[in-house]
Amino acid sequence: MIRLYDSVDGEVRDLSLRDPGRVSMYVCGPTVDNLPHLGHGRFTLVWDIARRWFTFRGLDVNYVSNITDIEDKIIARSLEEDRSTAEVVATYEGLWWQAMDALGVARPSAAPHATDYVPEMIELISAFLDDDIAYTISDGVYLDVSRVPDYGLLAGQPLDSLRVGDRVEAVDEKRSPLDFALWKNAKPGEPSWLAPFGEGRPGWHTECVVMSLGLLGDDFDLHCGGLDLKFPHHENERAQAVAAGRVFARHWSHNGLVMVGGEKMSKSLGNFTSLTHLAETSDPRAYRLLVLRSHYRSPLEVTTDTIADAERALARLDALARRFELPVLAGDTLEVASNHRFADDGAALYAEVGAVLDDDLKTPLAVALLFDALAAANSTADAGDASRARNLAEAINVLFGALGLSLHSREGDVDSVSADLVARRDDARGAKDWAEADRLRNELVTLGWVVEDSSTGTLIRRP
RNA sequence: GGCGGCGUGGCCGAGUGGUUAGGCAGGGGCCUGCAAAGCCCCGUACUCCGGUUCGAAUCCGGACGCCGCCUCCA
Repeated sequence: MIRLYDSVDGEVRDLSLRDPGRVSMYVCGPTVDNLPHLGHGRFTLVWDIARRWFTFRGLDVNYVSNITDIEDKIIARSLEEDRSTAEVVATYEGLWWQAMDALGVARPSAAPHATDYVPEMIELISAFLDDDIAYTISDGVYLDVSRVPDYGLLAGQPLDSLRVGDRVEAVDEKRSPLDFALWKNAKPGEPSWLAPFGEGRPGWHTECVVMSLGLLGDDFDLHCGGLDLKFPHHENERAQAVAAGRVFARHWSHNGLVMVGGEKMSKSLGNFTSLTHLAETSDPRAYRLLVLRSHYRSPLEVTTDTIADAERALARLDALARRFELPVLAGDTLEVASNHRFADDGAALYAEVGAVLDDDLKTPLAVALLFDALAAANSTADAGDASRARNLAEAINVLFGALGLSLHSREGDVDSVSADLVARRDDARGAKDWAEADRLRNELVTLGWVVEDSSTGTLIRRP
């Protein structure tokens, strides 16, 4: 049984599934108006890891994550770049998927675009207007929050205690400052759709509720996103579902934010590092390892130092993969436990790691166990028990693979010149001609190889 | 102001009322012709002040500092 923290209850509880054996999860995706940053990287990694783990455990996961392709910021961007919103979306969505691929984040089962669901949104808003749950004012249609039972469930505090009124514009016309836009009337030149209640575009909260219910159906299992979406975004999604008489998510789960110098990384603060930059300057697996080493609900500092730290840790994992010539797992495919076998120490490791991951995805504990196992696998091999060592090493590889972290055993293609130098060095070493052996090693290093001796002779690999 | 959370060794970052988190960096050793890789050992931390307890970094109270949400945000 998988247990997960629920943001509404404020405690870890069993993940109760609508359909036994199947997980339906919705993860709020990005608005594609800019380069994806480390914050986006964290939520995609966290929920990718969750999805992969559920899958590994034998659950059939339907993972839906949207692309918001119509929003104020996209319009602002198109004006700034003097091109259409469609072009802006095409550019930044392309960069989004490129970044996801680099991070090894598996593609969602479905990645709906908001603009493909506008008719359904119009239908929903019309129904709200018919029932007087929504009302029209000069700049659009708003939901009357007072008509929603339990509004404030995710805010976690009495509604009258929420500080409101910081924003002056349009507030006067709203029945309550908490009421939110379902539909925004078009301004000249903006992309718009024709609706019975006016020409305009949907509000962000309406996009997500329509897509999640549309693709996953009522009473779906798990709704996820960054902690900063809890209120008001998720509250407002839920409000619409409830107001429409639908049953919304059974569980809510939120990941902690990426911090930079003690502050949240965000577009509005402008303190972000793009994933594109990260992929160019580091091994993207390092970020996944960093995410795995902290709990998904904790804030996480990501700096060049912590990334470099993780890269060095990764080198030890890769060394294990080389030593045991382990196959490269994960990547595009989601590993499933039943496709792998776990023997002796490996079976014990799987049991331990499985227990901590099933309990609210305690990945830091899992990683600690895996690093302990790594030392044990090497020691066991040093002691000459090759088969036990191999069973353990394979389990480590499979479990990291289950979490989407591929260990790389590839040495790189060895050209004939380098191969010749290797052969000559082994000859020199055989003849105990250390000067020549060292000279040849230096030549290999100059050619960019890392040179290591092993029981079978000189091994070279790319750093 | 309301609600929520945090303050851990050089750095990152877990965790539990008493027993080693883990990683990185650093020191020592083994192995190696040397180096690399690998293995072993070592730093003995928990913001401060009270309290509960045989025993608290872990529970309670208070102080200080910090962060998130309440406004677009993953």
